[in-house]
Amino acid sequence: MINERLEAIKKFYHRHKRLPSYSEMLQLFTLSSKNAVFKIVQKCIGLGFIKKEGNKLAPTSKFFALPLVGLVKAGFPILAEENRDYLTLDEYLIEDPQSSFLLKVSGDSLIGLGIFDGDIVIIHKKHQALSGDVVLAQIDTEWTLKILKKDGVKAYLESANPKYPPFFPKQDLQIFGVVKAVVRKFN
Amino acid sequence: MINERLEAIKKFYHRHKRLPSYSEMLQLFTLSSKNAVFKIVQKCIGLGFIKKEGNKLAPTSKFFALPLVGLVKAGFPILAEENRDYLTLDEYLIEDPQSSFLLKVSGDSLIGLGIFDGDIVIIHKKHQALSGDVVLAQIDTEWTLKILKKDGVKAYLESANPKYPPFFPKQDLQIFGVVKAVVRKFN
DNA sequence: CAGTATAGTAAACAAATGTTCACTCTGTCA
DNA sequence: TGACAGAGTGAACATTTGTTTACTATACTG
Repeated sequence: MINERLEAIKKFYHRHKRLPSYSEMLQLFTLSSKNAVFKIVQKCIGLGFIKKEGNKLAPTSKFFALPLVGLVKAGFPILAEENRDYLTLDEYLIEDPQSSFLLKVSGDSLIGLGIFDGDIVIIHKKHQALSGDVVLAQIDTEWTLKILKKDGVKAYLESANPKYPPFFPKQDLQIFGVVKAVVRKFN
Repeated sequence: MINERLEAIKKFYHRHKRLPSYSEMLQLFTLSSKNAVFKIVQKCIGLGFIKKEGNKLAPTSKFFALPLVGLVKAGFPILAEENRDYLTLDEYLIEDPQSSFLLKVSGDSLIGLGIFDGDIVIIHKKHQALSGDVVLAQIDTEWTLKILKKDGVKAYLESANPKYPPFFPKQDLQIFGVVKAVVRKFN
């Protein structure tokens, strides 16, 4: 009962990007008393899907998040419902939304890292990086996505594909960002 | 000017999971007239970051989304600001949130597909799948994540790693979901 | 220099918000 | 049979919402 109501609220949220007001919930649930809605909301708060600041409603992260389960070791039983973790991909993958952007990968130079042609990588804008980081860089005016290597003072770029040799900058190697995550959709 | 205000609203949103009300924006911007806020909101609507239904505010997808850029072909110039696309990872990756969950991968049996140990896959709950789909299945009571193959009527599971042989079910092969996407965080 | 946007203040407004109280109608369980 | 909790109605409430109007100060522009 309460679950169907929650589903309805979630659907509303995904359509409107905001929680419904009490009077909108009246219609959602086809009820006719705001007090009924009030009690339902209290229940959702009790379940941890919604929170209240003053008297403004907001979803919690449990509200959007998907359950995260796991297979134990060699891989048999599924984790119990109890120890479930919840995860929002945006929050999980993008730590600093203000200075991040997405980049569609082309080419097979990073297949060794499991970054394929067509994948999307999340790039954090910054001009420094560590040896071993996957970076978006400009090497002698060419933009590329490669592994940064620092050999003492000299820095160069390496692929994760034996097909390609390392790239040593003739003049300039400028770093624009570091790859924080990859994402790939199937089909 | 307006951009700083937008950033402030975004920060508020990420903290509270909702847009601030006009009086909250008064404090956010340290203004003292609601009309000033009103005009700022109108501007944000004009820019396409916020929308209004009746007189309730809601963010648009442009509001959360990160810019998606791309490297052309062999990989030199970055796409111009103009033809920017915006993407929310949750929306992009999870088509049916109601019947999806996340699974943490263990093992190296799918490295050929770029799915590594520790990656997170998005699984869509369903009991049918096509040959070639990566599925979460129960084969003779063992849970596993493999590639489904259909050889005429017979179905079996295959790895994406030459180390492992195909698995033919002795009795039972039951499908619980299909992998729709993979996600990997670096570091 | 005059003219005109732009950014802000201040006050007043109807409409909508979430909350509360008292009450009814089930169905369940002892 | 009676008690009781759960789910809903209906009305009243103070607050807060977003909007509007009129007016001021600043800064840019031709």
